[in-house]
Amino acid sequence: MPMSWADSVSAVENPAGAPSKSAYVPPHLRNRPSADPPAQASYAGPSALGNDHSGYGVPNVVGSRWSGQRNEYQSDYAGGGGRGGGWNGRSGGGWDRGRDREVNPFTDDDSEPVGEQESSGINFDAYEDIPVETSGDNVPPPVNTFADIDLGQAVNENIRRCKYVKPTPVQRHTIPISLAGRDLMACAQTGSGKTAAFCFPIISGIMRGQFPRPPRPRVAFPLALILSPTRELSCQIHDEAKKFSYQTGVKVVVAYGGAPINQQLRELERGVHILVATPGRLVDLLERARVSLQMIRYLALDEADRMLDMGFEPQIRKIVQQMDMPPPGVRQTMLFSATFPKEIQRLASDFLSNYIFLAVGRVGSSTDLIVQRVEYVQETDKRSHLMDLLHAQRDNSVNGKQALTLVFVETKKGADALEHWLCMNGFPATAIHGDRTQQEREYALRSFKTGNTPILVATDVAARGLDIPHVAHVVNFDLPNDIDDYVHRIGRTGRAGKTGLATAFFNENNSSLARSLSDLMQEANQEVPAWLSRFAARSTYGGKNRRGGGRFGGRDFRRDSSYNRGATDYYGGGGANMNSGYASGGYNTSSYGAAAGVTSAWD
DNA sequence: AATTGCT
Repeated sequence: MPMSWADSVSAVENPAGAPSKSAYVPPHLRNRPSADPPAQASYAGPSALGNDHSGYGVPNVVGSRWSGQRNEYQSDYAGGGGRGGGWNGRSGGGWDRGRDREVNPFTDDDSEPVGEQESSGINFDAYEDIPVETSGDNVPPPVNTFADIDLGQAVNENIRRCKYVKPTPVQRHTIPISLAGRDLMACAQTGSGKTAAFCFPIISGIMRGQFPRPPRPRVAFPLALILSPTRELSCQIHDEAKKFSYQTGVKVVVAYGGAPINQQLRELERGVHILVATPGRLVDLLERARVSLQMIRYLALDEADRMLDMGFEPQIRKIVQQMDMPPPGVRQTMLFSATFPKEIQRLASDFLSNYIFLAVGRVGSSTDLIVQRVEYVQETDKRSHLMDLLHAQRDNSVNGKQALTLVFVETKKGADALEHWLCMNGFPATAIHGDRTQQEREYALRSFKTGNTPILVATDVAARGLDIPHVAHVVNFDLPNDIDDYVHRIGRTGRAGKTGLATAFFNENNSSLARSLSDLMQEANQEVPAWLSRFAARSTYGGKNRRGGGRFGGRDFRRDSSYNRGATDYYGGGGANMNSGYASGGYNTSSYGAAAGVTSAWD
C-alpha cells in the first residue's frame, strides 16, 4: 500500500477512514470530479482524501454538511469527528491526541479600532462591472460562487468564518485557473483578495494530493512556497493562510529575518506544508540545509514585480533556479502584483510554463475611491505644509480617535528625522523603516493600526501589500521615483470601501515623475493642476509607459507586437487565444465601494 | 541614490 507523507501522520489518528454512510448531496455538488474531504480531513491532514480511493470521483461520499434547503452547514454534524459542539467549540476530543493543539485564528481577530465591520448590504452586483482580461491557452472559465469551486468542507467552513460571502473578481478567475494546475501571472490591485485567491487552491491541492514522505528527518520539505518582499507582508500572508487552513491539517510556517531563527527552525521541524518567507531568511535556511525545496509543487510570488526587480532578482533566481526546486511545468507557479512592467514580465516568463495572464480592474483603489492631490511644495516648506495637513486631519476624527495618516518619505534617515520633528511638535507619530529592529517595526505598525499613534512615517517598506484598515490619508512627503511605487503607496488608503485621500508634495526634484503622475491622475479622473501639466509637457519622457494601465493596471506583454512578431496589436480584439471575461466595457467606478467593505482580510 | 531582503 502506498504510504503518503500525511498517511504517516494520520494513520494513527484516523483509524476510521472515510465515512461509510453516503449522504445527501445537494444538486450543485453532484457529479463533481472531487469533493469535500471526509470529516477526518480536518484532523488527518493533507491527503486524507487521497487515501480514500473510493471517495475520489464518487459523488456519494461528498461530505454531508449541507443541510437540505438551508444553504448552511450543520453545526452538529459529527461525521466521525470529536467536535460535537460545532465548529466554534473545540471539544478537544480523541482526535486531538498526539496532535499539537491548533490555535483558533478566528478568536484573536484584531478588534476594530474605529467603525465596525459590516457584511451586509453589499452590492455584489458591482463585481460584474469590474473589467477582467485574460489571455493564454484554454483559460478555464471563472466561477461565480465558492460553492461552484468546492474547495472541500474544511476550507468552506473557513471561508464562512472569514465572512467571505462571494468570491472577489480575482478569486473568481484565479481559483479555477489554479485548480486546473495552470501557471499564472495576475495583475490585481492589493485589496482585491489576492492572498485568498492563491491560498485556497494551494490548501485544497495539498489536502487532496498524495505526496511522498519527506526523505530526511530534521529537514523541512514544504510543498508550497509563498515569497514576499517584506517581513511584515510575509507575517500578514501567514496570518491569513492560517485562517484559511484552520483544521485542514495543512501546516503553515513563516520564516523571515530580524527574528530569532531558532523558533522558526523548531516550527519547521514540526512539519510544514506551506512555507511563507522573505528571500533572505529562506536563502539562509536553504544554505543551512534546514529547508529543501525539492518537494515544492506550488510557488507563489506576491508583489512579484518587486521580487524580480534589481534588488531582489539574484536572490529569487537562486531560490527558484539554483537550489533544488522542481522546474516550471513540474511545479505550479503563480505571480501576483498590482503592477507588472513589461521588462519584469519578460524576466518572469523564465519562471513560468504556458501561463495564463490575468488582469483585474483596479478595485477600491487608486482610480475611484482615492482622491489624489498634488501640491507644489519646496523642500524647505514640506514640514510646515505637513503640519497644516495634520491639523486639518486632527479635526477629522471618528469615535474620538484621530484618523490615520501614513506619511511616506524616501530615506530611512528622513523617516527618523521627520518622526522626531513631529513628536517634538506634539504630534503622535511613530516610524517604520529597515534600520529599525524587527521589534520596533512591529510595535510601530501595531501602534499605528490601533490608533495609539495615528501618524506613521514610513519608507517604502510599508508601501506594498500591507493591509492597514482605516488609513484616511496617505501623504507622499517625498515622491518616489517610480510611478508604480506611487500606485502601491496610495493603495494603502481607500481600502475596505472607505474613501481615501492621497496628497503628494511635488517640486523640481520630482520632474522625472511629472509625466507619468499626470497621466495616471488623468486616467483616474483626478484634477491635474495646470502647473503639473506644464512640468509634464516640459520633461523629456523618461517615465514608464502606462498604456493599458488605466483600466487594468497591466497588460500581457506577449500581446506586444515587438514580442509577438507579425501579430498586429490585437488588444481587445478577441483573438483566438484571448478571452475577455467582462460583459460591460464600462469600468464601474461608483458602486464598488460598498462591495469592498466585506472585511479587511482581502489581501 | 534609495528602498527592501540571512547573522
